[in-house]
Amino acid sequence: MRYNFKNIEKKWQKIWDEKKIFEVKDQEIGKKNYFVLEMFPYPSGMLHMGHVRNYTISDLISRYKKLQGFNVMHPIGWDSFGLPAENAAIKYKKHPKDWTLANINKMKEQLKAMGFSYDWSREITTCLENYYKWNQWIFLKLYEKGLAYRKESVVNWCNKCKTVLANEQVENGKCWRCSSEVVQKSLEQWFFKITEYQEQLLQDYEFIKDGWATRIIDMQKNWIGKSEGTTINFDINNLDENIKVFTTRVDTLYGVTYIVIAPEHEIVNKFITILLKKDNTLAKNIIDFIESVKKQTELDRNMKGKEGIFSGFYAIHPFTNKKIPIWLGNYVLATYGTGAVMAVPAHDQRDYEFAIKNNLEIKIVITPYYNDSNSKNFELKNKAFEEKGFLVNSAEFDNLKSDEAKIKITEKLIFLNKGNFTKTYRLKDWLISRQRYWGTPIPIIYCKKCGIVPIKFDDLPVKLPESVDFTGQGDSPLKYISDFVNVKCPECGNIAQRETDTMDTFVDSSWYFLRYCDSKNDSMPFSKEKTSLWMPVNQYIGGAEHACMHLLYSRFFEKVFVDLGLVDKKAIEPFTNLLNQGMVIKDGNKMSKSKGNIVDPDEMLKKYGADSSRLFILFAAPPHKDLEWNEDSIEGANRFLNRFYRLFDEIFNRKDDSLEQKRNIEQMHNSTIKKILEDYENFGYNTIIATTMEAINFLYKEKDSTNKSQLLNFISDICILISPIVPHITEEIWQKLGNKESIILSKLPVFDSKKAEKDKIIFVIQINGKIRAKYDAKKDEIQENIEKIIFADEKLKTYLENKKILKKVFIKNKLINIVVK
RNA sequence: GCGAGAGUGGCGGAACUGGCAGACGCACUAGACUUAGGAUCUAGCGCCUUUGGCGUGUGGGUUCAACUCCCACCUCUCGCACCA
Repeated sequence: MRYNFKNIEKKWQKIWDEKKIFEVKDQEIGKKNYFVLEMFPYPSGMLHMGHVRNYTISDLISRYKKLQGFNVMHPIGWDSFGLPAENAAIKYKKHPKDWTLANINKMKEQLKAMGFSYDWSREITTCLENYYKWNQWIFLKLYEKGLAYRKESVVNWCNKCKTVLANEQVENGKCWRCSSEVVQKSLEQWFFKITEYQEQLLQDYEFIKDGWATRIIDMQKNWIGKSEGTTINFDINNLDENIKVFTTRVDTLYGVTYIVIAPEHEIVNKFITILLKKDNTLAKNIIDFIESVKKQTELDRNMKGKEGIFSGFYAIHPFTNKKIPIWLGNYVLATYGTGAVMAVPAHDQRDYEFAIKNNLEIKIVITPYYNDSNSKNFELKNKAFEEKGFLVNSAEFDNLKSDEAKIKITEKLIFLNKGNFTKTYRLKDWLISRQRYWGTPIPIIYCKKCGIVPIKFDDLPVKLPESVDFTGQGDSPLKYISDFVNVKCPECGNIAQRETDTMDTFVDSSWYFLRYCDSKNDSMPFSKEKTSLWMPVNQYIGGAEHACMHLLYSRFFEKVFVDLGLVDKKAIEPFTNLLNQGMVIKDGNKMSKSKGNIVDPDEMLKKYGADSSRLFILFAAPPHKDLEWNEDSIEGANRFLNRFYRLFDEIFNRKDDSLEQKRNIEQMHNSTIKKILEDYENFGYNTIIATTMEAINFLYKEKDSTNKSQLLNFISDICILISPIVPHITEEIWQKLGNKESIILSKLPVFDSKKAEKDKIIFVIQINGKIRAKYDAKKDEIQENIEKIIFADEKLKTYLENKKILKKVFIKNKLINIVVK
C-alpha cells in the first residue's frame, strides 16, 4: 500500500491550524523561551526554492526545540515594501498594494502547504500602516538623537530604478537589484549615522564570534574597513592652505615625490580660481580633466588606467622642505580617507604606474630585509617594492625597520604639529532616501521659515496616499500629489512642503524581529518588557548575501535601541547564532528567473507532497552547503517515506504478538537515538536521515522474527525523532499508535548510556596497521583474553611466532593492535 | 592582489578525539514477482593484472596506523578589490 500524502498532509495542517498549536505565549511556566527567526520573504508572488530551503531548516529547528521542551517562538511576516510592486503596478496597471496583498495570500498558502509551524498570530506586513508608522517613529527618534541627518553629497543613482542607493547596495558599480550601471549624482538626501557606531560594531563581534560564520564577520569587517595609519599635513607653496593625506606607510615618507588628490577634492576649486588669473590654458585643461573623470564609471576608472594632470601647485615636504608637485588623479577616491594621497612610486604599485606614465621621480627608501649588505644598491624590477624592510635615504631614520620607523616618524610629525596617528574607515553613513512611491514616507516637512521640521509623534503615521498614477515616467509619483505635498508647517502654520522621498526598505527589516515579540502593540513599536523575554534571537537562519546590508543595519539599529533605552542591554547583538544556508543550484547555476532554471514549489508539492520535499531538501546536502537540485533524489525521498509507512502498516496490522524481544533491536534502537540527537546539535540533518534509513532497513530485515510491541516502540521513537523533518507522516503514525496528543507536544526519546556500555562489538585485530582478523566479543571479555583469542587462530599464531612482537598489544575503540618487527 | 572555504566512486554526500574509507541515497547491472513495470523485493556496484595489490587534488613528513596531524604546492568556489 502507498500512503496518501495528499490527504494526510491536508488533514494535519487543518488540525494544527484549528488547535492553534503553534501559537506561543510570551512566557510559559517551567519552559525557557527560544526565538527561531528566518529572514522574512519579499512577497514577489511565489516562493522560490531558496525560501523553501531556508524555511525548511528553520521549521526543523523550531520543531526540534519544542520537542526539547522550549517555549518556541517561530514567527513569519512580509517584507512588503519595495520596488517590484511599483514596477508591477506600471506593467499590469494594478495598485502596488493590491498586487502585494494578493501575493501575500498566495505565498501564505504555499507556506501552509509546506506544513511550517508558524505562529500566524504574530504575522507582520511592513507595507501596512500599523507597521510603517513605527518606521517613522524610529526615524524621528534617530533624528532627535542626531543620528538621522540631511546632507548634500555625491550619491549612487540607478537610472533604471530611478532612485539613489546606499553604498552597500552597489555591487561592482552596479545596482544590487537590477544590475544596471550606477552613476554618481550630487543630491541632498537623508542619512542614518551608522559611522557613529563603527567602533562598537567592530568590538561587539566578541559576543557573536562563536555563533556566526567567520566568513560573514570577515565580510562585515572588510566592509567597515578600519585601517590604522598616519595623517600628514602638507603645506602648499605660496598659498596659505594645506592638504591632508592619510597613509598606512608613513615609513616611506622620504620617498614621496608627488601628491595626488581626487578631482573632487575641495582645494581644486581654489587652484582653479588662482590659475584662471595666471595660466588660463592650464586651468582649462584641469577643468576638462575633471569633466572627463566625472563621466567615467567606477569600472572605466579601473579599466582605462591611471590618468592625471599637474595642478600647477607644489606641496612642501614636512621634513625636507622640498617642493613636491601636486597632481590630480583619477585613481584617488574622494570618498576614502582625506581624498588625497602622498605618492611613493618606489613602494606603491599604483603610484609607480602613475609615475612611469607621467615621468615623475621614483625614490627608493625601503630595502628588503635580506638585502642588508648592499642595500644601497637595491633596484626595482619594473614594479614597486611594497613590502616592509629597512629604511634608506631617510636621514636620521635610516636602517630602522618599517614598523619602528612608522612610530618614530609619526612622533616627529606630532612634534612639528604636522600630523598624527589616525584611524580611517571605509564605512559610510547609510543613505536611506528613496525616490520611489512604495515605501515608508519620511516624516519631515520643509518650511521656508522654520527649515526642516519633523512631524510630531502624535501626528504619526504620515500615511502613504493610495490614489496615485503609475506612469513610470519622471520623478516619484508622490511629488505630483498636491494634497500630500502641500501642508501647513507644524511650527508656524505657513504653507510648507512635505518630504516626498520614502525610506529604504532595509529600514523595515532592521527591526522586524523586535516587532514579532510585541506585534500588536499600538502605543510603541515594541515594549522593553516583551522584547527582553525573547531577545536576542537564539537562532537566525538566512542567506549570506545579506552580510553587509540587512545584517549590518540590524546590528546598528539594535545598538541604537539599547542606547535609547528601548531594548535591554543583553540584546546588544540581535542575533546570537546565525546559520547561512547554501544556495539552491540547478545545472550548475543559482536558480533564478534570468537563468530560466526555476523549479516551482507548487509542482513539487503537488507531485511529492510537503514531507518528501522537506526530506529531499534536508537530505541532499548539509545546510550550509549549496544544494544541487536533482529530480531523481526527490523521488528517492518519496520512496523512502512510502517504505517507512509500509513497514509501520505491516507490523501494526500483524495479529501475532508472541515473538521474543530481541537484543539487537534494542541496541539499534538505542544507538539510533544517540546518533540522531547528536546530529541535531551539529546541524547534521542529512545524516539524521541516513541514520533513520539505516534503522528502517534494519527493521525490514528483522521484523518477521521480532516482538511486535518492541518494533512499534522503536517506530514510535523514530517518529518523534524525525517529526521535525517530516511532520505529517509521523503525526499520522503517531496517532495510529494510539496517542491522543499531537506529536509536536511530545518529548524526545532519551539515549540510555548504560545499555550501550554492555554492547558486543566486532573487534578488529590489526598487525602493523593491516587487518588480520575480526572477533566478535564484549569489551571487558576481550581485555582479559587477548592471547587466547589471538592464538586460537592457527594462521595468526604462526605469523606472530615468526615475527617478533615489539610493542604490547593494546586496545583502542574497536581495535586490537599488535606491533611486530 | 587581499580575505574565507572546499577538493573523497558515474553523482549528492558519510567517516566521532588519527583506528575496517566510500555509511545513506541517486544512477546503473542482474534476478524474483507480475498481463505489464517507471510499483515492490533480492543481490551486485572505487580501480586493477583479484588467495593479491592500488586508492580520499599533488609531492614530502610524523605514526604500528593519516581523508583526518605537519610542511610545500596545484585546482575550484565565494566575498572584497585603485581603500592610500
